[in-house]
Amino acid sequence: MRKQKVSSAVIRRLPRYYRHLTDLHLAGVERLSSSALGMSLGMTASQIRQDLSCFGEFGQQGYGYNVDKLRGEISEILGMGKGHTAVVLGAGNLGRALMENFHFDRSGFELCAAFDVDPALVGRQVSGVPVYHVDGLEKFLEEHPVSIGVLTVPRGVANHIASRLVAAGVKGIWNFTNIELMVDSAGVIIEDVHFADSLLALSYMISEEQ
Amino acid sequence: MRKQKVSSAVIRRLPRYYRHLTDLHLAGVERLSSSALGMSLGMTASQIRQDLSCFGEFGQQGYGYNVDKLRGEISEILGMGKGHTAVVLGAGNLGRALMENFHFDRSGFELCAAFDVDPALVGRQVSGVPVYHVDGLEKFLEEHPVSIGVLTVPRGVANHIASRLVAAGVKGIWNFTNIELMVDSAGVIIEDVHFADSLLALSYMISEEQ
DNA sequence: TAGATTGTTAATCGATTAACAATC
DNA sequence: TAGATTGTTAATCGATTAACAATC
Repeated sequence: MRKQKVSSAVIRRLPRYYRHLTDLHLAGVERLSSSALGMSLGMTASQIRQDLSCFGEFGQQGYGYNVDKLRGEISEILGMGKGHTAVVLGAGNLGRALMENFHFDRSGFELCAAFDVDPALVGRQVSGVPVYHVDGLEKFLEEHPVSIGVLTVPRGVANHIASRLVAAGVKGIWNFTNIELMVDSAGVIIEDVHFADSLLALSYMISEEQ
Repeated sequence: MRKQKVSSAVIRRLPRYYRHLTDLHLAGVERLSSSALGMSLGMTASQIRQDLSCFGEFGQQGYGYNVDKLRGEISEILGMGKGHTAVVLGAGNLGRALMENFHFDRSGFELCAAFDVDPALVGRQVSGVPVYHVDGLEKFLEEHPVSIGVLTVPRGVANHIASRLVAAGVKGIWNFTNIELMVDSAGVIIEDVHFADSLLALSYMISEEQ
């Protein structure tokens, strides 16, 4: 139904709009104009209207946007209502931190299970989510198709586990390992969260000025 | 010494070059051409040469680039040799995961201390780094000026702690809280790591196709 | 030398901003 | 109605790619 491919720049801004609209909604705000939103987010009203126009007409001349309605539309666009599911690969520090602190459900994902090799972890539950041995990964995914794998395994096994996820039919991998995955990602989306890259960019920026 | 402001797009690519050059160096590769690098990273040779030319002339006609030398130059550009320092704010799951798994030193940062309010954590060490009570933050920063604060505190106190960091003179904040910080950031750089935004972008991309 | 590859200038492409008719 | 604000078209700006002289 989409007119044409929406640029990555637009997609990356949508979650920010969503976040701000959620805050406004919780604060009881009912309507807002593109210029008010632009003011809050430090961007032009033009850009916001241009971005939204990729997906439809959500506003009303002379009025602006209904906060809750627009929030719902963006949630829909982002696929938050699709019943996506996730499994965590690697229940080490980072994996557990995500399981215990990150609210997958707030992004529309149900976290189904975690996998690890550590006997001390396998069989336990973390935040109500069972941790299985990674040997059972394929069997589990066959019985419970999941949308994405959250990759928090050590570097050395990252590509191996990623390949297994792809082979088992996940649609995406949320990659927290600091390497470039080399999977034959025919249609599988890789979303990288490269901490080190982020810190180095910050390093550049604090070094530059002075 | 820089010709003019370097675009954010360029800066965000430098860590990726650095990472790849490190891998090549460890693999014993001595030289490479912009086209070979472009091939590996899935980008044009033009872009790589254009990017590097923002900072100087690091190659040699007919030869290409010396891997280790270029790696060193990029490290320098990114400020990895500046002796930057960091403190962690909030030694909860995520804070500890970073302290235990993330190699700050590999990005040129020395991790000096962590701060928390939990009596069970204060006084302990995590990966050899002492955890202090956040009440002593200002005193500590006065005695040990640090470059950045790593913000892994709960949402509710994020802005308060961020303001204290800014007041105490940090140059940057590496923000892991899922909110837009509202600090009077006169010259203080905020680098956001928004997990939820990243996951929502992934959600969009896996929802889109099919 | 001849082949290869750089750094840089020019051309293209895409993204952002401005302007405005449509209309609530 | 008059004022406000949208969605969209046109103009501008910036980033990417292509081309090529310089030269190792």
